[in-house]
Amino acid sequence: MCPAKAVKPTRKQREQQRHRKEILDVAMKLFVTKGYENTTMAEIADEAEFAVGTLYKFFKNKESLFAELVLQTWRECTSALQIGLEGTGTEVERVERYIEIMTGIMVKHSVAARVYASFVVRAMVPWNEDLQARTDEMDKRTLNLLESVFRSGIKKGMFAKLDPKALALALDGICDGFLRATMNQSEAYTADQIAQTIKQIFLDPVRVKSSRK
Amino acid sequence: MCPAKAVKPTRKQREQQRHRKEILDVAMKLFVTKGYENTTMAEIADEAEFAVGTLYKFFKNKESLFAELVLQTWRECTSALQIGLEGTGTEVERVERYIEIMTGIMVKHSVAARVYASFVVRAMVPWNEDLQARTDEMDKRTLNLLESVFRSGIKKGMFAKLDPKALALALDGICDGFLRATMNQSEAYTADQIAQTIKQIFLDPVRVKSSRK
Amino acid sequence: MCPAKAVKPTRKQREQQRHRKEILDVAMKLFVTKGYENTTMAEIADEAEFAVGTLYKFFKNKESLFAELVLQTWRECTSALQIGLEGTGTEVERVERYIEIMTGIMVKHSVAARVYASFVVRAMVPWNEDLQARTDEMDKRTLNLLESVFRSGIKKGMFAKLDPKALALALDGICDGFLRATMNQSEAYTADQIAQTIKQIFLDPVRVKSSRK
Amino acid sequence: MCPAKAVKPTRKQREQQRHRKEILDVAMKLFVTKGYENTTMAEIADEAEFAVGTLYKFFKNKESLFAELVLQTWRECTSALQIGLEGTGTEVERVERYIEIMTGIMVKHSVAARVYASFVVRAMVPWNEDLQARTDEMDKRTLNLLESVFRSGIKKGMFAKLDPKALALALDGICDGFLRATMNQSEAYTADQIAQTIKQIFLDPVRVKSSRK
DNA sequence: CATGAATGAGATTTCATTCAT
DNA sequence: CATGAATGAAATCTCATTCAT
Repeated sequence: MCPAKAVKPTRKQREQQRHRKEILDVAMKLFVTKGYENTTMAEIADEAEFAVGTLYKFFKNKESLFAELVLQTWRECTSALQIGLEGTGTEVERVERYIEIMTGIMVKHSVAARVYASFVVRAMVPWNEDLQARTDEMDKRTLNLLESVFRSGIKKGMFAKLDPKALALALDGICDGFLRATMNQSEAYTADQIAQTIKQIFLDPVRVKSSRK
Repeated sequence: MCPAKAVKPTRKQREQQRHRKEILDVAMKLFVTKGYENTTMAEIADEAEFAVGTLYKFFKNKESLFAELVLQTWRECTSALQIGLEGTGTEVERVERYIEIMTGIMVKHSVAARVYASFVVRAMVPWNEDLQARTDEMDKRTLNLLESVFRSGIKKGMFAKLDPKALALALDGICDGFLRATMNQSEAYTADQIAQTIKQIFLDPVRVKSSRK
Repeated sequence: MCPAKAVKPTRKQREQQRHRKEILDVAMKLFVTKGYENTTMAEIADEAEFAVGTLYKFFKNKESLFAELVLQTWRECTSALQIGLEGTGTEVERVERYIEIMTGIMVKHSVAARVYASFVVRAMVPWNEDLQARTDEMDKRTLNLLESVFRSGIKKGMFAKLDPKALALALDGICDGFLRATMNQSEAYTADQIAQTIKQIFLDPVRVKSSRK
Repeated sequence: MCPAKAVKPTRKQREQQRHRKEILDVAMKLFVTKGYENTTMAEIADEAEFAVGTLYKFFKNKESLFAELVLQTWRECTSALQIGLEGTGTEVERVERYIEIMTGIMVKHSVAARVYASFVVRAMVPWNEDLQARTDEMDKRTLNLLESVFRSGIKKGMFAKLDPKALALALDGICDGFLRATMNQSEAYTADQIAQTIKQIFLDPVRVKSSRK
């Protein structure tokens, strides 16, 4: 009858969602610039122009606010990468796409990239085991996907006969390395420039020459 | 001039140095397992079997205790890498040595590696600008050295004609990537295994084939 | 005069009263199980299926909601006891009736009993002086009534010649003691069993033997 | 050699103990006058002339500070009563002693009495199960002792043939009743007066007449 | 130098109450 | 009247740092 009704998020509910997002955005900004432990709930509330209590209506506590942030970012990045890897095209093209998406994420969404990176660090001191497990799981799936693309590429003679898992790790590491390098230097590179460089360094030599289209 | 002075490390002064080292060791262990913010001065004092006050005799405050730790670790690693790069042998051998030293540091001194890594993360959230600047400086010098090895290797036709700076970043990134991958996985690799893999992935394709000795 | 007015409890007004009672019932349950300070207005609202704001339409604040509850319970108990004491029968019978009503209240309305008891405790920490004064006043009247029954019973030679006020206090104390004892023990006694025991312990010895009917 | 040494609480340690006691005393006073939930750690610290942090050096948290207080008081009272019951003399004398000690506790140490009483109330809303269990255990032992004194007194024909457990509960109840009555009234009774009254009301009638000395 | 009790600023979290819809 | 999101004061607890012994 009234199909709109099924989807009808009340005006109030829509406001809620906006507020929730506002808080998350502010928190992201602060966590990224000042770090988790040096950001207080009061600051987040202030900046978001809410009262402290309001934050606690949306998130059980500081930790789960952070977890939400990390998971959200992680999910976005992971899913973009996986879509790229699972898409159409030859294995070489898919790996190229992976590189492009990765650098795109890092340069365009440099804030998210910092959270991503900052969480990589945090990952060294397992801090919230549940969160850790969930991001690890996502990472593993992406890496497995990348590995399987390499494996099938190797079978088809497109890549050198190397361990596909090692190739996946190496590519991931290179991307991270470039991320850090570009982030810490004032000289700003565009995503494309970085992607090109990675492709040259990593892909060209690894690719069996005859595989060029 | 005053030989007595040069030898003077009194028993007391030697003890001092031992105590200082004991504190640093305990702090390292705790920072690495629990993270900086979750380690209290009281814990460090307890574990090191000193009173809290004593810690403050040796270090101005918690931050400078941490800074000391990072700088020390960093200096060790950096100097090992630089010595490797500046040593004898062809450019290819020197890069191989770099890879070996890097993986050695990471696997053998996994504790130091974690501090290293954990600080890389921390680096994303510039937290102590002075410390940041000093480690960045060291890193830059190492990277420049690596870059110049690549450059001269390229000139000699040992490496493919790629941007030497990009090569340096890529190698650094790969090493880091493998570090993280091996640290987070229960399957323990030996330093040698990792070094071999990195050489295969990175060095073999990049190296101009005829350059093999 | 204005019969319409007397009957007027509009449907709306009747609903109001129902709602008010629903809130009080829920509040009673929660205060009794979790204690006053550990029960939040939000919980009461939730359980009663109203909004928080609605609670404040009915009660000025949390404290007065509690006060209403206590006063209501107290009035019920007090009036039952007073009716028992003022009713027909010999003094001995009236005291017996007091004991029966008291144990009845305690066992049958164990919830109310707990509020009663819990407030007795609270009474030790005068917390709301007004409420305190009002319950004290009711207690005093009941105790006075009990005292006067003892006094006239003593005059008629039905009770031993003891201070009637002390007898009243003693009886009250015994009832309370049994209440606590039975409430805290898993062995459930019926109201009758407890009443019988109290009569035996307290009444039999105190009663002049020839006064038995 | 130096037996004093074994007992030697350093000056510092003695100071510690004094401080601990000071805090407990202040806390007792405040909990008793304002109630547990309405007393803040800051108030206790202020009144005791320490910083808040210091309280936490002595007690894990507010709850355990309270628990310590209750247990201490409870132990004192319980042990006094048990000593009284287990001492020399006929059963009648021992019960009399119980009454005297009880009233003594209540009147002389009215503060402790209030904690005692206030905790009885709290007991209705089991709040800290461990603490509850421990005080219940102590109470049970005392009551059992009282019961056994009654039982042996009954055997010797000193008391009427009533259920000894019920007698114990009744006596306990009467004492409590008088406590409350005297505490809430401005007319101050001496411990002796109250003890006399209780003996008259409870003991005289219950005691078999020929048992009088 | 070494000690460790004391400090108190500051962080997180809760919850009674209000008020715009 | 009913609602419930928003508020913010206040409470608990932590911990880097100091200082008298």
